[in-house]
Amino acid sequence: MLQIIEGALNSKMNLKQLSEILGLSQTTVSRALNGYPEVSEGTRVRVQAAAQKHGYRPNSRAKGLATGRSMVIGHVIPSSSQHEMVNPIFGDFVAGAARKYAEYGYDLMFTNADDTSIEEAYRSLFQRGAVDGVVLQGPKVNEPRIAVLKRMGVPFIVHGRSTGVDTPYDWIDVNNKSSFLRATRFLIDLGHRRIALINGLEDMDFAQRRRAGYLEALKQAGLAADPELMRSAEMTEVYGHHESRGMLQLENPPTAILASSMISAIGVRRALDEAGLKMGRDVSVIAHDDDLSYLKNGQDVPIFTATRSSVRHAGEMAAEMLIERIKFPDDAAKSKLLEAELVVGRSTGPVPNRT
Amino acid sequence: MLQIIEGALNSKMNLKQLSEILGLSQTTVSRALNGYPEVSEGTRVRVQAAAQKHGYRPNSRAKGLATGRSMVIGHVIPSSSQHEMVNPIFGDFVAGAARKYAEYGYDLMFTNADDTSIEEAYRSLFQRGAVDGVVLQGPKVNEPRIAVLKRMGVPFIVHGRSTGVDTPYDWIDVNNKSSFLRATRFLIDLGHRRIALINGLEDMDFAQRRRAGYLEALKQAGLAADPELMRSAEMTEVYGHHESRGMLQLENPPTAILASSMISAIGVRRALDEAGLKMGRDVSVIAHDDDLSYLKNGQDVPIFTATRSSVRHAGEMAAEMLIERIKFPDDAAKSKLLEAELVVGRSTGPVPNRT
DNA sequence: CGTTGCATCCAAAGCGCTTTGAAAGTGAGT
DNA sequence: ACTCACTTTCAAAGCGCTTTGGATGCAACG
Repeated sequence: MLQIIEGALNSKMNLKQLSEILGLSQTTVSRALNGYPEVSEGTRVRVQAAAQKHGYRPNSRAKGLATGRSMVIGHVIPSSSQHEMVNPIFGDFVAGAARKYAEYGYDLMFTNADDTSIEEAYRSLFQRGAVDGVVLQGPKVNEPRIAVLKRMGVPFIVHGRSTGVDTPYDWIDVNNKSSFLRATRFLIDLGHRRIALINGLEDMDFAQRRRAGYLEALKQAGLAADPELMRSAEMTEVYGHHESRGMLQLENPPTAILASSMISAIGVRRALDEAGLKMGRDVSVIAHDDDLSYLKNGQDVPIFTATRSSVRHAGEMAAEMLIERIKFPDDAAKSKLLEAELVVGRSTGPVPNRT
Repeated sequence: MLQIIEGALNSKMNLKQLSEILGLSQTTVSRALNGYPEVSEGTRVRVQAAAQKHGYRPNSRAKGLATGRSMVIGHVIPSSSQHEMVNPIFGDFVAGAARKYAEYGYDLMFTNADDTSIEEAYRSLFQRGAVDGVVLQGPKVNEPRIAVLKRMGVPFIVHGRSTGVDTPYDWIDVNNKSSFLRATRFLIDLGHRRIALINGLEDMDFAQRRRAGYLEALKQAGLAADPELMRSAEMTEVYGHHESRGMLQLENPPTAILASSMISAIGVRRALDEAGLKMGRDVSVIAHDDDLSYLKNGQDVPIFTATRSSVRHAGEMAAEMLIERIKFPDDAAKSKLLEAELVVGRSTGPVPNRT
């Protein structure tokens, strides 16, 4: 008996077979399962029980063909051909989004595309009817993909924003400018005057905004920005280490460092250790913390003073906004600006007295 | 003119429309595009040009329905409901796999499932016809999902292996046992006798194998294993820190630590720093390095002595093996065992003289 | 000139579902 | 008894593709 049920659960059964077993038409069975009102409660129960028993699952391709919707959302991972870098926030963002997708009955489809073929990847995904909407990640300044997606007419949401693009579009972003403004001001208030910025790649929109916040805070405090103290590259540990190390050897080294990610902050920390400096006492460090699941910023007391904003949460919200957009394609563009939280940890302290 | 072409590129055109434009039947157009021989070279060229010009892309759902294949491969991310942890290797593994999928014309579909519904997730993915094959990640000892997938008849490959499962199945794995055996022996050769193991979760198959390698090396050297020095949990930075810290406070603390991931090794390093110990001099550390793109183990000289094996490469190979399996469902089970490379960095050194 | 064989092309069926338009059944109202 | 208004069910069309089983035309052959 168990055998039979298990066998049934493993077999692929289709509507036709199921309706024959039930002695009903495909129409009725379909309606019963999809909750249409034109079917009596009795038969509905009977149909659902049979579907359950035989492990019937509507073929999603057929369903998609018939309904014109694929119930799939596309993500494109731009795997930079040069550095082969996968953004570490990727996993958590996707996990958040996927959770919401599942909730609303959507699947998530990925495509890997190198820098040169990203547009093509989106186009293919949508025009083949493979997805109902897409997520655009890691927008640059003047991001050209936004216009492309607009023209294609595919519902989409941007994780981040793009300075210079003035057509309206949906986005969700952290307030990078205010985060870094606050972080910088916090350091200034602690007496720091030589504050370094170890930022992400310059053409990334978030990096621009963070720098803007940083510069604004300096300006408000009447401090001049020193180009020597502003670095930018892909946010790896090695890079954080390398730049810090370089700056610590300057004639007039920084007493505080702002890092655009926890990963590069770990590199900063390593450079400090190597230089025999104690983080929080000799040099203060503030990191931006995406609250990644495998890289929590300490347990009770945070390791790093940080501007924190959960990227997983952003993924969830992005998913919801996109699904809303798919449902109402003609609504006005929506956006959501998340404020990062400034958590104070052990990595910051008053500026040391120069001997 | 450009306008027209762009418009065409953005519109969704179907086979029927295209064949009408060409004055050919759908059959011929379809055959021309799919490389069948029953079509003259002249018309083939004409058809391809028209398809190109009008931006025709066959609807993948319709195609799937007709062919019975979806050209999609499924991954399930088990988002542990308790700790909400996303495996950091996830991104790189997927990037590797997705690249190969694209090469062979496959798409990649994700599903998020919590611990309790993973089986259901796989079942749904396959029986709905949404995927042609699936990848099983993070197998535990006696992994029950393997039998489930076998019974369902879905082509699959396991990233890792599962001790205790004796039915044959496809897998690709790093030789965890030999890696950790060599790493441990390396430490023993340096004179270390108190060697700690900071491992992954105990029920994970890879963790068992690593421990086996570690124990074997100790045994070969005639050393007794101390349960106090063997820890296991989810491989976060915080965990690496916490366990190291605990062990360093033991009466007879370890002089060397093996860490199951770079992330936890970073936590180990932090604990050493806090304790005022210098890594490589006071305490040696060896980490397992998945060669993640954002967490390279130094540039020229590795930071950590490590057992290295690229998880991105594993993703690529897994993809190829799975595609092969889909093509030949009845071939005998295949497997691939990758040997990790032992790279010597700055984190190891001879055992210090106890004072 | 009638066949044969081959190269091209096509009409139509079918993949598994949803949905339209209609038919059959049921009970109330006159 | 007969109509009316539902309720419940169904047959068939259609989604966009592939593929089967011809049809057509043409050159070559006897």
